[in-house]
Amino acid sequence: MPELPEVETTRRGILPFVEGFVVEDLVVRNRSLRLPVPTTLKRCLRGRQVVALKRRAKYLLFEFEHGHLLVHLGMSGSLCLVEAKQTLRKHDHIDLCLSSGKVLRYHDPRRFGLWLWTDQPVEEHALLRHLGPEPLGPDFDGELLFQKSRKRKVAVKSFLMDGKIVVGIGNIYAAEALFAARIRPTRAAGRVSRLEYQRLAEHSKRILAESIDQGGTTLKDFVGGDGSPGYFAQELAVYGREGESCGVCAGILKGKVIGQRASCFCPNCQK
DNA sequence: CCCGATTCCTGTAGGC
DNA sequence: TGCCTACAGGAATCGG
Repeated sequence: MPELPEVETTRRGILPFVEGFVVEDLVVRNRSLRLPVPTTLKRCLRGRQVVALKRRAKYLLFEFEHGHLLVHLGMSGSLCLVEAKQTLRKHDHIDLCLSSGKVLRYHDPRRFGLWLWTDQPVEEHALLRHLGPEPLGPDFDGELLFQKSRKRKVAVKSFLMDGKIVVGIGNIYAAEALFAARIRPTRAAGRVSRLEYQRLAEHSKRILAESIDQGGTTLKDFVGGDGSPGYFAQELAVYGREGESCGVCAGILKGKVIGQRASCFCPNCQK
């Protein structure tokens, strides 16, 4: 389940074989992603140089002279650099063939991902324009969370996962950040104090940065650009640990559905 | 505007 | 062994 650290891990992994190289071909075996892969995409990309590979939220942005390729991994997508002769697996939907000699292969069993082209300035694209700040950037802090949350009744966990507030924090990292900040995820966002939001923002930044250092979280099948898994899963304190004992107080971690998402917290440590 | 529910999809796990 | 069901989740969309 790629959240920000997994997308950033992917970006860093594939960067050396993507940036500065020319797209020699695009092979789409299955256009049926969350939105259809445009039939015009090959024409947009072939013969063009990837000027830069950036990230915004959970989107990978392949920058070209006259537009951008937007790639979103959805919840089961991954990108891997492979040799051209590498045999295809089930759900290998797209190949981006590059002048580096490598093929960037897109694998996505659940097909919630996106591959789209835009000629607009990329920040103005409909999918990006209403997004909140990057959690690792200077615009994200406790004061922003505090100000945006006043009078809001939604659970603080759902609030933290809302891309209009701050991007890149999904179910795993929201659970972890709330545990580290000792805030119960069920509380109304508008009733969390300024001080608590300062803790939440700081721990969010720390946890995301540490996960990137570890190559992201591999729960089942996430792999970085070189095909290797991430090692942050062993650092997870609460995610997926319902019924186990808390590493801080040894109490039993409680599971609860919040905003249609499985959640887990420590009733003793998180107030 | 705010919020909860629904939707897309497939692999996996658990019950029987 | 196999069939069936529930569940996992990012984010857009819809209805109240």
